[in-house]
Amino acid sequence: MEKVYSPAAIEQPLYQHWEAAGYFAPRPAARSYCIVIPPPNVTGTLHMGHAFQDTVMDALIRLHRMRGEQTLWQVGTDHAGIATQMVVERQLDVEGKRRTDLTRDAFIARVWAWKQQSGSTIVQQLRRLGASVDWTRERFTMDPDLSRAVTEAFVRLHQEGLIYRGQRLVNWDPVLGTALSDLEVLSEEEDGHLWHVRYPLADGAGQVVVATTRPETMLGDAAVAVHPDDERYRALIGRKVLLPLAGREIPIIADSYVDPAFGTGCLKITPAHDFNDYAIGMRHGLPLINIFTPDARLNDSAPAHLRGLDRFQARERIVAELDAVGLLEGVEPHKLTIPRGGRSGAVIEPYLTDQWYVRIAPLAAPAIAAVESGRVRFVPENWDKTFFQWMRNIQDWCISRQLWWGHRIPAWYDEGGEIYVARSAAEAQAQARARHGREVPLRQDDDVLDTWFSSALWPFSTQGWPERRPELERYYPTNVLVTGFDIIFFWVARMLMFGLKFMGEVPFRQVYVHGLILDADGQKMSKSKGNVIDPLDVIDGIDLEALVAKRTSGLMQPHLAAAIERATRKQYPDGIAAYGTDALRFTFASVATQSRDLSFDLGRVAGYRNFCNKLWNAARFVMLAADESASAAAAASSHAAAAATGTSAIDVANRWIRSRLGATISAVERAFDEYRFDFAASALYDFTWHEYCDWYIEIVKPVLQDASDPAAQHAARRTLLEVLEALLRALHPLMPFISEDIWLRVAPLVGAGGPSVMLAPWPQAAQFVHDAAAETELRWVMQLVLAIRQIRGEMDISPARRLPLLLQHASASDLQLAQRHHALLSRLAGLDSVHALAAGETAPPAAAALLGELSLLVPMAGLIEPVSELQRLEKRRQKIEQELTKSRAKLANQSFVNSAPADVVAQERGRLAERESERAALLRQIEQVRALPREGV
RNA sequence: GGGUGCUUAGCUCAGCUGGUAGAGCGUCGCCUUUACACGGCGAAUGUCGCAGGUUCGAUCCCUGCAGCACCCA
Repeated sequence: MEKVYSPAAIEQPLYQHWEAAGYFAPRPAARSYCIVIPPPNVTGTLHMGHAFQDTVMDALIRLHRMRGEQTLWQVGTDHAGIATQMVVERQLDVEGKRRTDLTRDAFIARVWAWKQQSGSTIVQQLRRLGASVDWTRERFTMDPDLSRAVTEAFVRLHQEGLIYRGQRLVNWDPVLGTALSDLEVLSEEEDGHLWHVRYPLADGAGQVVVATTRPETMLGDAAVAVHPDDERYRALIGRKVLLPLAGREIPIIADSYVDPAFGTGCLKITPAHDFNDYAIGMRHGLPLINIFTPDARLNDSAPAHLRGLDRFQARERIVAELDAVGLLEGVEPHKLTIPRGGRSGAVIEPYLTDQWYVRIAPLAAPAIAAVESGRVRFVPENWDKTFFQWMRNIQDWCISRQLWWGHRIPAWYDEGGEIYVARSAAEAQAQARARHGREVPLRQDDDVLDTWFSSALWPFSTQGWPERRPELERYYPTNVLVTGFDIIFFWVARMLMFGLKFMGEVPFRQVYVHGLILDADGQKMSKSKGNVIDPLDVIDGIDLEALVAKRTSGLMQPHLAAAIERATRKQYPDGIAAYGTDALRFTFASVATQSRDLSFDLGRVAGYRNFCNKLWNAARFVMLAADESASAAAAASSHAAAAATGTSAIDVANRWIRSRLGATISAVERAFDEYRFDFAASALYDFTWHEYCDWYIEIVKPVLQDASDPAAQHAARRTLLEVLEALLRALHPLMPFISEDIWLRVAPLVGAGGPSVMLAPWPQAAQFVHDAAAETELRWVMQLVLAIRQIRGEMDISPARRLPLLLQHASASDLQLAQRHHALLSRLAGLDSVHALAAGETAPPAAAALLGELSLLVPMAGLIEPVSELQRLEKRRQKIEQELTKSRAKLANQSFVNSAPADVVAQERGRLAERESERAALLRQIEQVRALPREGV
């Protein structure tokens, strides 16, 4: 083994081997375990959120695979309608072409060509993370069989009246020329204005003043509304105003939606261009006056001289014209919420169009019931509140998109506009023939479906639905869905609804909802903030110049580049080091708390890279030790079991480390079951570093060097190997690469070989039994060693200096343990002798530490300054006095003694007694040191 | 406006059903001890956001307040 752990050298070759050997495919077993990957967008690249989520899924999958279950991690990508179409349109733009210069078929052919060529970026990146997905089953939402599932779902829902076509206001993206669902619209507060406009009464007897943030829409006004109880306007209700510029008369109506306190209390009503106004318009039977073209220019409903103006130009012109005729009363700055398209960033226009909708209420009810009844459980469970709140106020889902790339809506129209929804053109034709009694020309709907419509079918469309294949029966419902809370509505809710509808069963039993990965300062990572970290750069490293270039290129707001560059140079003067996948994955696990904000700190990655190195070197040590008698070890494999009951020093240590490993395995299992990956990581880290490396390996060293006891040596080697081998298996789900690399070397030495640790069984806690006696005994040893080290550290005694130790007030058990572990204590605490003082024997001047009743004395004999020892003892005494005061006060409190549980009171009494004897010992010690003659000045 | 979270050591965060607070990183000493300086040994550091309440006892439960974040309208 190399001296330093080098992830770059081991990771990719191992992955390639695993994949080629087919280890990721499910292996037949009684129980199955399945996770479907949230299909990443084909246009996408791997970001921190993916990397985190994929790590979590891979850890679960690897754990269950090792548990011998038939494990499938279903992988694939989604076609990302808008995003993908935009990518290809940008390419065309470079060639000076537009989408509409091509035929639809030609355009779609280009999209496929692009997908073929660069659509696999993210799946390649997934491999770098060690994702053990079954690549042979990779799916794409536009694959023929998944497309068939989409058509089938559409047709069935339509047959049941759950899909309908209707003219409604939709969120219209005038730049992309398509409708969007509510969820694709992002609303943010922006600076705007509030214009006050006079609308003269039609009979010339006065005016009303309306306040509006969108004066251009006045051309589509159908009424002016006031609150019915508003005294100012009561007399005007039912009269008419003359709409300026348009020259139409519109009524003044009363509606309690109007907030009398906002603006002037008079609201212009534009039913065709505002969602609230639409609702008011419906209530009052107002006409819908559409004034915009699909690209948001004024249409023929506008006065001739304004037609063709873009909506923002129109605003300026209309305000100017109103001003010119004295109808503009004033303007004030005003903050308002502006809706923008998630993809284009364009201001969304509420727009009247024909769209397809899913009638959602009948689908939502069973989904809500499934969560209420616990058939689906959120982890952490609080997320059900968010889910319920959305589901109980859910609106019909607009599923048509005016795009070319996607699943074309399986609806055909005849010349009379009659609709035929069918699985194929031929089937539609048959329906038309049946209706008309003859062949009629049909035209398929131009629109495609929302990408999420196909994603909602993912848990079963990937397994061949609507066919009932064996894999569908086996893997549906899946066990757990791992996802961020940001797509509970987009995806989780919709999968649940469609799963229940089409499969009659929930698509997953549990939903593990994880937080969002933020940067080390708790900021959301974003291109415009320039704080994005690419997971692959953490794995492979990146130099400063490349990092700066990456962060400052392709910015939406190029003026931010300078600041981003400055911040990046300051924060990463040396770029980012190569930490490797295992360190990255372990970091993800360790930050996977239940918090919704997960801060990602490179310092922690570095810490876990060091952890890998620690593990690597511990393994090197074990391999070196094993080498000396590898053959002997392999021959006598029964010895370790015998050691598990022995009482020699090394036997007790062996029993202890095995007991600790068993506890660790149990803790890790518990943590995984509760999706507390942070607990799993810390249990493994603590055992590996602070028990196996810090103590066990150190304990074993003198044994290995002592050739006089071959049985002890053998037992130690055997335990070193067995514990390491099982530990590697326990580490494997979180750190697949380093665990595999080492395991392949170590496992044969304990007769536990196999082609890969990923196919080895998960370690059984039962094979590493809890051993209370060994743990108690080792605790005594460790406390003694720590106490001596503390004296040494605080007294600045060189580690090279061997110390004599005197034991005072030693019990029979203390004496026995001191004798049994004499060699160990000498080595770990750096002692050259250990003597017990007889009862009544006077102790020489010494530095002291307490271990219960037992006093540990290190004679000063020139190497310890009485003054500093005195300070040290005083500090301890003060601390104990404080604790004593508290303890006494507590026990003096009658109500505490009466009301607190007996064991708590007893514990407190015990604590008090312990502190008191400690204090007495300290005081004796202080007296003694004080009595010493001062050295020096 | 409605909802959901968060506020614990310099930083990033844990803290199970209430019983005198923990980790990693960082800081400060000492150490080329033959697995590891990506290391070893030792040390320091917290009015657990603020104010009330419940309780023998509150970081933990309840109420209010402040600040921050996210979601929905």
